[in-house]
Amino acid sequence: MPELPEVETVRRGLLPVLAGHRLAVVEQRRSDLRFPLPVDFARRLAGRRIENIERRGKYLLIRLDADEVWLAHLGMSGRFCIDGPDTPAPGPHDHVLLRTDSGVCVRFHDPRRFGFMDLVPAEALDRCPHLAGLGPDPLGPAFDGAYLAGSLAARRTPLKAALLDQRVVAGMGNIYASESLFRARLSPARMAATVGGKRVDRLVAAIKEVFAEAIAAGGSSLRDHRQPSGELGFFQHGFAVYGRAGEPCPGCRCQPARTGGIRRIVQSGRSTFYCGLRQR
DNA sequence: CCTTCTCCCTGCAAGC
DNA sequence: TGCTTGCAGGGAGAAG
Repeated sequence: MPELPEVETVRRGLLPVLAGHRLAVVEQRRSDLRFPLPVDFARRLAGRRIENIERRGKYLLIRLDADEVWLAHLGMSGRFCIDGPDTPAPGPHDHVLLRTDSGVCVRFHDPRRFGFMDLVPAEALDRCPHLAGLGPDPLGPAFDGAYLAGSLAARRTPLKAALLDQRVVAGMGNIYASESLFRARLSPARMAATVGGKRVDRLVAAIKEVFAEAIAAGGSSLRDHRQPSGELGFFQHGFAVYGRAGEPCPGCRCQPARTGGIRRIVQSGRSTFYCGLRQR
């Protein structure tokens, strides 16, 4: 399930095979993913040169010649696969097939089709609906304690729900929200507006650390995520709390027999994992 | 405006 | 074995 670290891993994997190359062949195998693809999508991509690939939050920004941007969101099960010179016969979930001018085949595969793509003029990027409301990238300098405290101050929601709002932190998702809150020793149920001062500084540091470590590990491969090369990410082995309900907390000596260990609760319809002793 | 809920889609795993 | 059920999750839009 692609959150920021998984999307960044995909970006880094695609960059060497796509940047600087032209798309010699583009095949679009259905007219819609989550939303309809742009009219003439494959035809508009064919022959184009890819200048660079950037990321904003969970969005890939594939910069094309003629100042146009191919926007791609992986949804929950979207995957770009680098197949090399020979692509296997496309399966039912292979929706977009590419071949570059150097003969490398790349496939967009998305069983659940929650992913989507768009083509946007570069000058319109900042006001396009997908990106316009996004908050700062958590790894950048604009994401600091003062910003986050201000962003949380007016929110009357549990802290974890606020973190999942892409206007607050672009790229946060369900797994890394639990992991970041554990590292910051903050309860996911605490009201967002009560997080300031040292608490918010701990949270900013925790988010930056967790994301940096997850990117270094190639993301987390639970079900869907793979690096474009096909390699697995391995940050899932570093989860402190996610998916570990009932296990002892790795940060304190609490005994699961007495405390229940790591708890799973549901907030806004999503699972949250935390230690009720360590996180306040 | 703000927050919460529901739905989209499929594969997988657990339970009967 | 085979069926049903529930869960996973990002984001849009509806509902409150």
